[in-house]
Amino acid sequence: MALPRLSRLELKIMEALWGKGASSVREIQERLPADGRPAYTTVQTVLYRLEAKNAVRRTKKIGNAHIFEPVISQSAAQRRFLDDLLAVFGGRAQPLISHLIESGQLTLADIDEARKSLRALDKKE
Amino acid sequence: MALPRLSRLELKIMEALWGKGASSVREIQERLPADGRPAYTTVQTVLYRLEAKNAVRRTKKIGNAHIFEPVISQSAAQRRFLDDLLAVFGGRAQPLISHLIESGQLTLADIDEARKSLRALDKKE
DNA sequence: TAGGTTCTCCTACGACTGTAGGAGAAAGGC
DNA sequence: GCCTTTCTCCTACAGTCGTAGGAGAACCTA
Repeated sequence: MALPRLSRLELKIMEALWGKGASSVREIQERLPADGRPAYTTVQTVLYRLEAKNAVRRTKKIGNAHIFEPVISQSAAQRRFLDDLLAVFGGRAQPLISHLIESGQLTLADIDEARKSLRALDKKE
Repeated sequence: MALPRLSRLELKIMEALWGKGASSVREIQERLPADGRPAYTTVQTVLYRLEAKNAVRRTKKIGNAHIFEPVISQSAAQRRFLDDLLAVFGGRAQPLISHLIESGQLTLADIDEARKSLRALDKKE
């Protein structure tokens, strides 16, 4: 279970952790968008589950509150998530890119940067 | 519920439907990769659920078998899927692209094609 | 028309998710 | 030391998902 599958909420909570580093339950909860923010104990429960999956660990206590820190790296988790969902789409990235372009979320600069790193990769191989 | 969230298996089954158009349960099941292919009734159950979500509908019968066809378009579903995906990547397309490149799922040809259509779009505006 | 084959429909079930309340321990303020 | 606030830990529950078996209807074939 090197890279467990994370659910949406688990991922959101991990995001909050990656962003600011080791945090308490309260800090994480308050960092979530106020709109539809889950209850304190909900965040706590999810953290416990993440702990069981070895995605986070407790490092220390401040007052009586445990501090959690990520064990899994953000890029590893993103990769896992992407692979999972891409598998569903037959592994074809092209339609994704098309959608990104159509919705204007992909700029020419992004593309060029991508192009450059792809070139660099090609040379190495 | 214009665009319901589809689960992984639901999406796989939709893929099979989009690929070949209206099909029977059996056809869909046999179109799924033999490796880990779900039982006939599993596919059937998922189709029923998709029907309840208005993602597919029954069009006719051939023999005693119902024929299902997609109601949701592939691009609409991909769009929805992409939004979810982007949420995980903090709404930024760049890291998404980077991951695609790193895992070799995005070729230079893909990039160039994207580049071209992006250019075309720019001109229009 | 009898018998095998193929489908449908119903039902179930365990795992995973999102959600959160309640009891009680611990810490902090005065 | 007592009271209030804050946390932890436990428990629960309904919804979704993947999974599929069983009963029986419908169909085809000889």
